[in-house]
Amino acid sequence: MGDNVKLYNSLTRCVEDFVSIDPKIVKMYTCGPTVYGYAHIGNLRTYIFEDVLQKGLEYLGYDVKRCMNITDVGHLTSDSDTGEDKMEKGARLEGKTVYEIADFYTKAFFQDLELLNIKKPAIIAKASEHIDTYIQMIEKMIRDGYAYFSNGNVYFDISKAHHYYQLSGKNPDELMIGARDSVEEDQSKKNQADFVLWFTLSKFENHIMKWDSPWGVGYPGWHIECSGIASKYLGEYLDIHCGGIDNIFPHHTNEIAQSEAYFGHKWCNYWCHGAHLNDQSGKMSKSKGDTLTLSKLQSEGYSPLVYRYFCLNSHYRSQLVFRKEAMDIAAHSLTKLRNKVTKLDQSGKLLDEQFQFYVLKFKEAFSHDINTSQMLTIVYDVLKDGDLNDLTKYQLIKDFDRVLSLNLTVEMDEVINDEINQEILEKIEQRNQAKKDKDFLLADKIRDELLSKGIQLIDTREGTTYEIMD
RNA sequence: GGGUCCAUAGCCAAGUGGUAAGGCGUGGGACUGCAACUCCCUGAUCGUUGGUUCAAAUCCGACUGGGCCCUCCA
Repeated sequence: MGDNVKLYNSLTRCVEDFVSIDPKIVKMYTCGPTVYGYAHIGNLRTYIFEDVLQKGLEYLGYDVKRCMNITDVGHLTSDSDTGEDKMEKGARLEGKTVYEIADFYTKAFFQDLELLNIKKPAIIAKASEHIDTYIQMIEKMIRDGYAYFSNGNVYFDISKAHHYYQLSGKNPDELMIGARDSVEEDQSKKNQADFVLWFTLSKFENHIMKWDSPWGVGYPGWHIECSGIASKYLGEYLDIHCGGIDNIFPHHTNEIAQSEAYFGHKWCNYWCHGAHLNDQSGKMSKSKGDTLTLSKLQSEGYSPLVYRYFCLNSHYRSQLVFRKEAMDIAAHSLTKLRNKVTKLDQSGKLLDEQFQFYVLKFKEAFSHDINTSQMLTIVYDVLKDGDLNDLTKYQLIKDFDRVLSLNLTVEMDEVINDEINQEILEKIEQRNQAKKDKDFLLADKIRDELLSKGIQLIDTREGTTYEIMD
């Protein structure tokens, strides 16, 4: 590829040169949502980061094969087989079946992705549709001595995994068992940190999602689905595995243990984790309940792409605090940026040399561990460069927007139909007449009226135009 | 208790040892019927404190203040 992409690898805790197994192809697995409720904007921050990673790699010329799971098999509300299943709790609260719930929130999730200009991964797989794969993997792990059956459940024996604590960097002797009050010790385990691969003992009643297995009717453990789906669609080796930072332990730690036990060799080379979005009191979390969703954000007047801009302005490995003030800044900045791009006059010839110069700078910013804020800075640099003509600027920004996906060059007439356009032009004409008549009260009334509909008039020497605001 | 990450102007934020990118805001000016938009000008020695170095925001130590993880979590 020539371009040296540097990525922070959670496995080694270092920024490393990225080298894919196949020089042209990147196999990328990203943990998807558990669909028992709406994604909150913290969840979505991670998907934005993954989207930029995928698109940036594609911008550099890689063919990215990306896979994502949809967790529609419930996880428990608490550990150790107790508590209520999340999916079923959702279903009970809303008076629907678990499948209806899963379906509803999966669609809602896709809707969010679309609004945020996040490209849907080519492969999306539902956890509930790959039970056979998990069973087959678990059988092999039992056969090979990595897993055991005890008291109705199949457990993974972590003493057999050589580098079990590498990713999390934890010291096994100092893990606090039951750091959370709700965690109870499970006496069926050989090692306290062993985790369940297959449950047959459900301690809550009427568990609906169950499947037959060699160990009895039950359901898969919480980590096997990602290993199963990844191996089914991407094969024995992965280049990149992404997710939120909270997944490092135990989810990704356990995925590594299972997958490497199953395959008998190293599984994934690069682990990339997005830091959390916090609110002013700390972490946003689904289980806290006070979740801020994208649609709630929209109802408060912020467009999804403003949120995307807000995220891109900071680094994916830095915690970001969500504040209205910061969102207002993002909204204003994005509007101003689009205004500048819209004003570019597209005549002239493309300056090839300068074009390539900035493309290179943009690639470098991405390659430096996905420095999105630097990538945005380059957009501003392009706009300010007096040696570039407008066409070159426009083409560069359009090119960058393949990665940034902020609709920086979406033309007005692409988003508005002729009829509305005609209506606005008439209003502008009325206002011009009023201005001529020195009837400024009427002129301002027309201007305010349009503004309340999100239409911003722009007076220039050449006449009045307008813009649609977010 | 153990682990880990962070601390840069009013706000967001980059920074890969050599004397602080960018954005927003503020203030001043141009433009305007007044505004908005646009354009020009305008700001910080990098939490505190030791040390390494010719040279540190960048490396090391201590301190202070935060966040997150330690089997629900993106």
